[in-house]
Amino acid sequence: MEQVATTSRGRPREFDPAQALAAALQVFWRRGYEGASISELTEAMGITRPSLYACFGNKESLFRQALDLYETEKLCYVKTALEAPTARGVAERLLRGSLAMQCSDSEPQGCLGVISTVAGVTEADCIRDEVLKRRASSNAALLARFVQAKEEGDLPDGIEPEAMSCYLSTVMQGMAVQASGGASRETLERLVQTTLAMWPGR
Amino acid sequence: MEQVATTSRGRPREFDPAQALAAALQVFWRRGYEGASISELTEAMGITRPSLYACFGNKESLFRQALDLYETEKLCYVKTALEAPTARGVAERLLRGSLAMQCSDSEPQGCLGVISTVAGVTEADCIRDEVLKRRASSNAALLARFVQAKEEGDLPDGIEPEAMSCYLSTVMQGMAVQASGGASRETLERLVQTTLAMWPGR
DNA sequence: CTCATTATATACCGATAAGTATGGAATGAA
DNA sequence: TTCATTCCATACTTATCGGTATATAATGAG
Repeated sequence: MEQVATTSRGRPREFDPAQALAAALQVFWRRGYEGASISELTEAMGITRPSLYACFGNKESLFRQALDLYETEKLCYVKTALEAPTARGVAERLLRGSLAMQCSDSEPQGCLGVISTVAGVTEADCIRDEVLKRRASSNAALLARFVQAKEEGDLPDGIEPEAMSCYLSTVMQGMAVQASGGASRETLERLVQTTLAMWPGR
Repeated sequence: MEQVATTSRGRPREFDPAQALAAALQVFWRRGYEGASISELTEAMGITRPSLYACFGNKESLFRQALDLYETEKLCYVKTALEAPTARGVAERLLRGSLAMQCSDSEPQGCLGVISTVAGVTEADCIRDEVLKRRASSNAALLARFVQAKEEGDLPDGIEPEAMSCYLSTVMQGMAVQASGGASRETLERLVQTTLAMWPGR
């Protein structure tokens, strides 16, 4: 059993799933989960409706796969940011990373995660929960890094790692709101500078 | 001409428009503009569909009226915040005001404005533009206040009023994202404290 | 009373949503 | 070649969307 797709029988598919998924991500990124209709998705992906369902399951499954792609391709800067030598360095890399991503000319503005959790929740509670779960895991990683930073003396007395990780997440989420509202790159760059100028410790 | 509703002819309406509008606001606040369906609105408002259209025009017009109510009832703390004697005082009142509003047990979490602009934009571009316009006007007022604060020496050298007003708006929008994601009151209170602890100048 | 006026109640409209049934086309296996 | 298998194309389903037509009920004016 469990033939691992070594040989492909039957008619071969005429599109590249990875490419189609990338196109779907763009649509979800611009419209959010509920705002993206199957028709808009299939058009952007260049495939027909039954092909989408055959290859990706359903809309929710497609969204989760797009979310995976988003994390691995667009949020990869988070991982390297956590490797910075100091808390300030982590903050700087995170802020500049999200700035670069959200201001790309070739891609939608704003953050897919923010869009997906803030937007109206009708039948898509599970989508929201999924995104919140991933966000929590990311926050946990940031917190762990700041706990270490505290031990290493990066954060001054009276400044707790929990507070700083939550604060930094909040600023980045606010940046995403600004970006999806059409804020210019210059505005967001100044915002990053302002945040870093007030950052306590090293 | 222009009979100012002194005498009401015809069958009197059986509901209170102000009360119905307040109920509609709650729905928009929870669901966003597109997420709120007419059926959900009418049910919450306790009126029928034709009554809604007769009294409030259409969905978009109803939303604008809900937005007016939101600004006058829920965002009134902004006006008094700008009257604080120092820039720090303004920031503190704004942060504590939005904290109080977004953590009310009896009302939805998050900010209606943030929800309405971030959420997927399909046919509702004009709604988004409307909210962005109001936000811009609010930002302009905050900027003007910080320009004055700069002249009065509240902001240290190298810290510009444009940067601080944009920064503060961003933190508050991030707070709204946190709140709509289910952050606890304690979390947001700590966030306010952290922000104020790092605030430059007086 | 009669009648114009305004509100409510029910049922409906066309459009669009997500998802699927069905038939034909293209492949590998036999 | 024959056939099971897989994919694509068209058309369809049911449900819901925002908005409305129509009939009836309740008021003030005369």
